[in-house]
Amino acid sequence: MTRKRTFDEEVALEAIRATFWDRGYAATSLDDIMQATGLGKGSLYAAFGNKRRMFELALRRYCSGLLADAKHQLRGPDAGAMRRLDAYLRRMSGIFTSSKRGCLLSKAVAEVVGEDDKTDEIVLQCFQNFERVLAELLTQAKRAGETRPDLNVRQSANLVMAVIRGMEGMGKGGVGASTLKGVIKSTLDSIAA
Amino acid sequence: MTRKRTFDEEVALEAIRATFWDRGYAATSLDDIMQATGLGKGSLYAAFGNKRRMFELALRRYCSGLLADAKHQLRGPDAGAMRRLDAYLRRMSGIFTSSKRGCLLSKAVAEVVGEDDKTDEIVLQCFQNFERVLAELLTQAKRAGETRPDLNVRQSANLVMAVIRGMEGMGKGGVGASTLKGVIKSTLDSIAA
DNA sequence: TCAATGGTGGACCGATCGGTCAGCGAGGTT
DNA sequence: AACCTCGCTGACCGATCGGTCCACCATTGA
Repeated sequence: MTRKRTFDEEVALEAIRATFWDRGYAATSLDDIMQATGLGKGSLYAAFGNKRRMFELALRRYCSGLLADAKHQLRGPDAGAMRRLDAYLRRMSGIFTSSKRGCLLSKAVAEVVGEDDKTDEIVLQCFQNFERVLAELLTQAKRAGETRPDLNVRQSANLVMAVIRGMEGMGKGGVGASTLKGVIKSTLDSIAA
Repeated sequence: MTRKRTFDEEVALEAIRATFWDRGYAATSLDDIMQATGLGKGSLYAAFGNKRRMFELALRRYCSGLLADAKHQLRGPDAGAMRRLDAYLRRMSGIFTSSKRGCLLSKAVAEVVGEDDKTDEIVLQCFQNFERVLAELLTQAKRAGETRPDLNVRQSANLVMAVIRGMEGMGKGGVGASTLKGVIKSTLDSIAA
């Protein structure tokens, strides 16, 4: 009776995410998205609504990936929690200083937060979920005796989050990798035993 | 022989800065700037070139102001350096959580860095100058015995800078003022004696 | 095999973008 | 006072924007 969709929504959404990630919200045109997905406007609008909604879906997808990566790299036994955090921060620092695309979450904060309620909520939830993952990790580290015994876990989790976001901006702004290494060292020193 | 300019470039530039600060680069149209300055396009282009250059001038002005403010609030005698840093961070945190306009520097990093060499340079120099101011302050604090005696001044200065930038993103993203207070406390605790 | 259905691609739309330019008129020079 | 110079304004330009819509056709059930 009816023709089925001939493209994979997931694949298309992945391409949309990559495009917004490269250029940000305003600088991405629908023609860019058409080219990246290989779809016509009709298909895009039928599947995803409008540009705002495409960005919302792309951002949601990006945040999920960011969080999944963090969990994958940070989860493990209590012992070695600080080492995992160190490795994670170094990896993020490397991404921030080598790639020029920055972080889609940052672009969302800078460009569309305050303009769209849905986006605002995605961003806030991402921050909250990230804080939770970091707090879990620090709880493990504290339990393993790898941190100062009087560590305030939530406070430090938020410090780490601020440092990650700060490194992103500094890295994109041209600050070197060695400087960011110092930032990581300062941060970890303030947490470790 | 010739007609003189009837508007004050400084006043106009101030209005341009405020407009870009409110809406970012892409979302600011020349009509917005015309309305904010009360000038026609011809005057704007004769005085400031094109939109890119207007943004460049506005960003340069913004960074100068940011730095001047920091110097004004942070400079003083050795004793009390840590208290000045604390007050400064609290004030910034208050701005980040109460205002919705965020920071023009952040918007520049997110939107135009990597697209325009001039802007890239302004951003990087701003970071470097900021690091210098913070390093001077921490040197004072160390001399006054208000910090850990083994403090690595440059490393900590960069940590503070990362934290400031991180707080901006978190605040704009909806994270509350009390959370940022905790971030400040963690940061200062890692520096103080 | 053949309508009926609905996904698809892209022509098309009005709005708006950044940028140009010509005519006007204010003001300095002689 | 007459003239010349040049800053100012806003109409205008082509390009491009996000979004709509329709002709086309692959697919399906009968």
